[in-house]
Order: sequence, then C-alpha cells, then structure tokens
Amino acid sequence: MSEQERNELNEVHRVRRQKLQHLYSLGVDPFGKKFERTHTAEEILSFAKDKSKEQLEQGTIEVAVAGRIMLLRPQGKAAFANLQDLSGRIQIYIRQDAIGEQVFEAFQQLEMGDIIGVKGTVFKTKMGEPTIKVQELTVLTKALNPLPEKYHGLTDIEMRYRQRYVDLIVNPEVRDTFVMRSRIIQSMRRYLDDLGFLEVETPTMHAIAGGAAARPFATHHNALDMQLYMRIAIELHLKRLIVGGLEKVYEIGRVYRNEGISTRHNPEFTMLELYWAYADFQDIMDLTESSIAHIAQEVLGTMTISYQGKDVDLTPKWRRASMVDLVKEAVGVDFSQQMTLEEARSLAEKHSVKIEKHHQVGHILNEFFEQFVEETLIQPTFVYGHPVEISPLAKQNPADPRFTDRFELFIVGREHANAFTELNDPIDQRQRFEKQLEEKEAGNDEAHEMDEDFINALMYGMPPTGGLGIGIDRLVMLLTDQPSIRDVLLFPLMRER
RNA sequence: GAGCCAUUAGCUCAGUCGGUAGAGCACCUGACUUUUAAUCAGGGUGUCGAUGGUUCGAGUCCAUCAUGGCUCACCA
Repeated sequence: MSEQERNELNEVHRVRRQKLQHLYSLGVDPFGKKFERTHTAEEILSFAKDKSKEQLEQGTIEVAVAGRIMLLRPQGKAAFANLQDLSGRIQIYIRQDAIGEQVFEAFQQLEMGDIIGVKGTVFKTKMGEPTIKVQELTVLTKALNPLPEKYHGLTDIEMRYRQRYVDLIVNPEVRDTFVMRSRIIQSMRRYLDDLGFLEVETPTMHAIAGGAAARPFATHHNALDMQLYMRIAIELHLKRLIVGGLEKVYEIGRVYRNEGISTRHNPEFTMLELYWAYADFQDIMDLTESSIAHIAQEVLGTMTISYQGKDVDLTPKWRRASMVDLVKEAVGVDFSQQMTLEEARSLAEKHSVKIEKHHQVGHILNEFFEQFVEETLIQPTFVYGHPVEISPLAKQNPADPRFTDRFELFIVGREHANAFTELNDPIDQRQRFEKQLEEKEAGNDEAHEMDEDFINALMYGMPPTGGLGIGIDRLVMLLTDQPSIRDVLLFPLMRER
C-alpha cells in the first residue's frame, strides 16, 4: 500500500488493512484455501432443535462449518459470533483457553464480514441457543469493506441493485427470492420434460428481429460486416424446428427489447417459448393452466397466493373469456358486430380511446381491451379471440376470420402468457407480413419484418401447432410477491455511473 | 420521453426560522470466559450528489445538471 493509497482510505478501511497486516505477521493467510465442511448452519440447527442441553453434552457431535461473520459479541477472552452460510445462521462460541493464545489473537483481528471456518462440538447455551464450541478456527477470507448496518441492513434501493452482492449478504429474503426463482424455472423445466418436450437453444443474434412487435437492439458482426439484432422473441426459430419434425420443443432464454424501463420491464428478460405439433391453442390453455398451478403447488406448496395484498387463486380451471365479450361487459361496445373503420373510430372517440393512424378495427378493439379491461383481471383469466391485425403469426378463427385462435393470460392485471394456434399457411403468412410492412409504412415502427426464410420453412409444411410464450420474470414476481421486475433479476440494467 | 419525490459519516437516519454538522450501528481505546441488535466507560471519522446563483453567511432558498425511486407513456 503506497502512502497515497493510505491517505485515500478512510479510517474504517485503514483499520481493516492494519488487521490484514497483523494476520500476515501471525503467519495467517487472510485469503485462505479450501475448507472441508461437514454441516450447514441449518443442518446443525435442525439436529439440535429437539435435543436437550444434556443430550448434546453426552454425545459430542463434531462439526465443521464455514461462513461469514454477521454478528460479533466479544467478551474479553471469549466471544460469540453468528456465522452465515447459504442455509442460514449458526452461533459459535470461541474461548481463548480452547483455541490457544496465538489463534485467539488472530481471531481478534476479525470483524463482521470476514469469512471463517470452524471445527468444534455442538452445545446449547444457558439461553438454549444451539452453538458450536470452537476447537479450531481457520481464517478463510478477510473482508476489506465493512458490511452495512447490522440491524437495518442495506435499504438504499439503488445500492441494492448496483451492488447485489452486498444485498445478498445482508438481506436474507433477497437470497430466498432468487433461490425461489431458480426453483420455479427448474419446476417448469421438469414439468415440460416429463411431457416429452425437448429443450433446445436457438440463436440470440438474428439478421431479422422477428416473432414479436418490438424495437430490437442493433449490433454488428465485424468479420461478416453484417448488421445483427438481439432477438426480441424465440418464436420463428422454434417453429422452424417444428417444420424440422422436432414436434415438441421449448426454450427458456433471454430476449432483448429496446424499449422503456419500468417496474415491469427490463431491456433483457427471460421468456419461455414452447411449440407443440398437432395441438391447438385450447391444448395450450390447458397446459398453461396446469403447469403454472403445478409450479405454485411444488414450489410454494399452495395454489392460493397473495400478490401485493391481492388474493389470487391459481387452482384450475381458470376463467376463459373472449376479448369481444370482456369489452362488451366493461363498456357495452359490441365488436362482434360487423363495423367499418369509421364506425370503430367514432366509438373510440366517444369513449376517449386513443387511436393511431395505422389502426384498423382490430387495433381499436385491442385498445378498448387494454384501456378498460386489462387491469381489472386480477384472478387468472384466459382472454381469447384477438383481432387478426395484431396477431400476424396466429391462425385465423375458421368461423370468423376477423379474429385469431389466440389467447393471453392475465393475472393481477398483467399479461403473463401469450399463445396461439400457429399460422402454418405460408401464403397467408406472406400476406400477413405484407400487411405488417404496410403498417410500418403507415408509421408503426414496431411492425413485423418480412422473414423470407421463415416463409420458406413453412413452404416445406409445418404441422398444425400450438405455441406459447410465458414471461418468466413476471411469473417469478407473481409467485414471490415482488413488486418490481428488478427484485427478481439479480442484476437489473442500471445507467452507468 | 413527461410529472412528482429523494440524495447528509462505511450503513440507517435527524438537521427547526439561513448562523459555521448530529444520533444509532460500524470503527478506535479500555473492561468483560454462556452472549445473542451483548453490556459498560471514553473517542466523530464528513467534497451535506455536482455546478452556478441569491446572501454578511447556504445542508437549508433559487436555477441547471447527475443518479435513483414512484406514477404515466411504450411494451411483455
């Protein structure tokens, strides 16, 4: 450490450096090595729980645990500390006469935040707390930064996101949320695997950003001198695999959309997309319902949950209602009647629904739905029958071609899934893409691009197929009762500082 | 992109009417071998987000900027 560095450190940091040097002078490596653990904190607690003080003292149980010192209560020539590992916290008791003066001196150079390993026996204190009586102490890692306040922890939201590592150390519920996230995804995977779905990986860099209506991130490949886009959906590649005969495929992966950031939107987020040959959107509805209910039961142990104070019942069967009926129910406007664009526009004006130049009747119906219905759908609700104009990849309803065999799942007023019977007619698909290009001309810069290779794939024949997309982050938010998408992303995007 | 709010010690927060910066934890010194947000005695460690302005004097008032939060817009 140079003189200049020393001057730049404040007292807290200077003292930690001094203790580091002190450890070196005692022949202790402050950044130690591998440590063999026999137990986790939680294992010791559950073992000791129903043993009496006497029972523990009779059969001496040797344990070796490692963790971070979260609380430290020195008491002269002895000390109590709370050690934290992934499973939880366990109290340890250190006495100079048990570990020797030399090691105790090293221990005195330790403070909250440092990582140690201890070997010893389990006992219960006067207060009945299961505790490890330390016989051997090993310094594993000295922390040079102090931890946040031991009682309030780290509450500054910005710092929690920017320095998630600190957040994870001091806020156990944050760790729990991310453990839960992992279990939710694991449960989903297992559910689909058991149904015979094949997990695949497709490119995240696309020459044409298709499969959804969104602005992509653009990038460039130097060697090929090629414009590339980060994918906005997984859809078109998975459907190519259905053409290829893989029949039941899914991918859980990151997609990227160059759009606004909010408590429900991060520029990169995780989607599940799934395609099932010879099925339709009704089958997908059943699958969506059963898989989410299954995950809730498996991960939370219940299908009735509470989200931000709202009770939500995920027990099947869920309500199924058409978009047209829901709009009629909410505002009394009946879009099942044939109507001209002019009629739809005047209805929009009457109900103060904002419309854009490129809007057709179907777009206006969707605006009605979003403005008057969406946020009212608290209990899980499948909304089906989306207008063809906003569904360029979905098959039209055979009885009424103004609508598609598509559904979206709404829970707590938010979209959680989007699915349809996939359009497999390449001639129709080409026309839909052309319609999208017209929209683009008319000013919708999120309209779909033409994808000639995808059309080519369809021309080899894609069997009738049902497809599904689930926003995994939102599902995790729902099941872990988190208000912001940033609370279920380990490292949400933040402006550089 | 717009509106509102926030930014003070390592962390959590006070700071009155504009008058020279304050508490708890952490840290330092000392006491303490069954404590548990340990306790007891002593010690304040700071670019008050940044830059301008008003003023004899600004953490405090004004302007601009930065970062974040919430709401809205866009979207999933």
